Amino acid sequence: MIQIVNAVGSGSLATEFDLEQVSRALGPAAEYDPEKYPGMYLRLSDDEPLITVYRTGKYIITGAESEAELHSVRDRFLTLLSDEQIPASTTDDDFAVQNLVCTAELDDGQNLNALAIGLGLERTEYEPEQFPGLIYRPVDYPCVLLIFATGKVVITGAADLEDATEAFADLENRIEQLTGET
DNA sequence: TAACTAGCTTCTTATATAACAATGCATG
DNA sequence: CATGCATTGTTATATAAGAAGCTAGTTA
Repeated sequence: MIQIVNAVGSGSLATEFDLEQVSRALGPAAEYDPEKYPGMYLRLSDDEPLITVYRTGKYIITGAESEAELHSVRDRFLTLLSDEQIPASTTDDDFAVQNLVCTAELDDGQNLNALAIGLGLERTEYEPEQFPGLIYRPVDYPCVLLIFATGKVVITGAADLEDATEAFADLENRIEQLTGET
C-alpha cells in the first residue's frame, strides 16, 4: 500500500503582494526575511504544511499528507487573506498538485546490486558509498523510485497518486518476474 | 557589453548509510 | 578524577516539485 508523506502544490493569485506589509498583518505566523530568501513563509498553525508566498502572488504549499489537506490549507489560506483584508483576486486562483512523495514497502528485502541489473543499468543508479538507496527512473511513469535494501521504497515526482501507485505496482511485477527467472 | 541561460539558494518528506560531535556510564 | 568505550544525536549524502532572485558563464 502506498502512503503519501508529502504533497506539494502551487497556485497563483494574479495579484502582487507587498510582503513586508502582508507579513506584518499576519503576525508571528508569517516569517519574511528577503535577505535570506525572496519568499514569505506562513504556517497556519504548528505541525501544519508550510505556505511560501511570493511578491508576484504565486505561492506553494509543502508538507501536506494528502491532496485533500493541500486543498484544505489552500482554502484556509485564501480565507485568511480575505479576513485580513489583504487584496488578492482569489477567484481566479489556479491551484495544482505538483509533487507527491510516497512510501511503500516490498514484501522482501532486496539485493540492490542484482536489482540494478534486473531493472536495467540505464534506468538505475546505485552507488552505496554515495547514497544507500537505488535510484530507479521507470520509462513508463513520470516519477522516480528510491529502493532500499530493507524493501522500503520512496516514490517521488508524481503529480497524481495513480501514477505513483501504478509505478510501484509495476516495480513489484518486475521484481516478481526477476525472482521467478533466477 | 548586453542579453540570455543555467544553476544554485529556501522548504517539505520519506528512505538509509557514514562520519562526526557530544554526552553517559563504568572502570582503573 | 580521568580516561575509554558506548550510545545518542546531528549532519551529510540523493530524489522530486514549485517559487524569486542572485551569480556565473556563454553567446551574439
